[in-house]
Amino acid sequence: MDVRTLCLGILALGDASGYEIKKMVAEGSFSFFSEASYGSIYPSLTRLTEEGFVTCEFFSQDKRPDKKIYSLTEKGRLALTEELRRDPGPDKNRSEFLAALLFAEAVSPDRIQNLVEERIDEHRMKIRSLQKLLDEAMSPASHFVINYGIAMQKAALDYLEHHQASLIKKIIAAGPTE
Amino acid sequence: MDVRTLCLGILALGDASGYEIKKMVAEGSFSFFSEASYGSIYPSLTRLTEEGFVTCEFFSQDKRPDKKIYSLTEKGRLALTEELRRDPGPDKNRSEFLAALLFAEAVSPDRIQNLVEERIDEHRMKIRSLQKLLDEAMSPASHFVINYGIAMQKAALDYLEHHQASLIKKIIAAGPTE
DNA sequence: GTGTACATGTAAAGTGTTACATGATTTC
DNA sequence: GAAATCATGTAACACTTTACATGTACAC
Repeated sequence: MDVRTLCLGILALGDASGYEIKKMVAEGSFSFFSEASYGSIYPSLTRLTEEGFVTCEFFSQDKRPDKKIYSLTEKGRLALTEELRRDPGPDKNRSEFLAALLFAEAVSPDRIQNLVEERIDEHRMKIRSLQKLLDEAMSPASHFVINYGIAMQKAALDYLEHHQASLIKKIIAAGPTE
Repeated sequence: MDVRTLCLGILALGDASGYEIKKMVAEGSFSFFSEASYGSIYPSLTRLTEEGFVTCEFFSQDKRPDKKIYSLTEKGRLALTEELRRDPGPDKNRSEFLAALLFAEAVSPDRIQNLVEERIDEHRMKIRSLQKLLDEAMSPASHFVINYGIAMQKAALDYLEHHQASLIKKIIAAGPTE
């Protein structure tokens, strides 16, 4: 899903500024299955405005930088519906962690153990932050999606905790790293 | 992880042609956490050869197109080790499916139900194909990684199966799509 | 005969990230 | 006084996909 459609979808849930969209993607309900940087969000919003999919209202704020709040137009809503009518593509998961494990022959067992333990901590933190998000989530869909994220994080955590020891043992048994 | 490093890592597991690398990424043990197209693999291999990280041997085959088999050099192995010494970045998961669910307000309950059911089938297929891969996997690391993939697929499948009904119910209860 | 697998490669186009630029206010 | 939060935006660069180009062999 490109940033353009992502913006359209987020604006379908409520008006927002570019800054707020970035926050939702980086820390909100979207954080575990999408990504976008300012460098792609701001140009997208400009283009969406030019094309009439969103409108933009300017707000001067006291003690804060000015703000531009974007709203979805009827045309924008239609475009989104049209986009969502098509089958979603398959999930794309990229993991440098798993790649590093697979290339383990070039890595020492100590290093592997370390990587796995760090990863376990990260999963624990991620679970806590998702559980916090759950309290703020309002729609049934966002509950469902956040709980999905928690379930996945727990599954990864569980797998690592239960198989880490045997992995290290086997790597050592497979012989000293050439 | 860029395609360059991915090629380096795959070649660390054994010599291969560009075509074979593509297959490993598209269907092999790498399939659920990385991606690369011919358009990025071939240029990467050319550059890696120019820079001395890999060497290339040409094979004429009977009844088959010619083949170029690449091998990692000592310099390449060092570069890979160096790369793997650095902390792996966080996983990146992108899911059009979850995005579609979150934008559910713009989608009918029937459509959602359909999407979830299709997704359940896909998970089942993916699990089967990963289990097949398991039979061919040799190193302890690849076993570990493939089993990790299976565990994640099962967790997603399980979550969808157990929460699908309540999601649909709640969406309907939340009122007809505006 | 039609499609898939084998096999390599290029060029254009698209998409995205990173780093930069700017600047007030609040929190530690 | 340093760092984070709020807030928008551009430009250079990196990376990737898509579409094209080419051709044999085998299975159905």
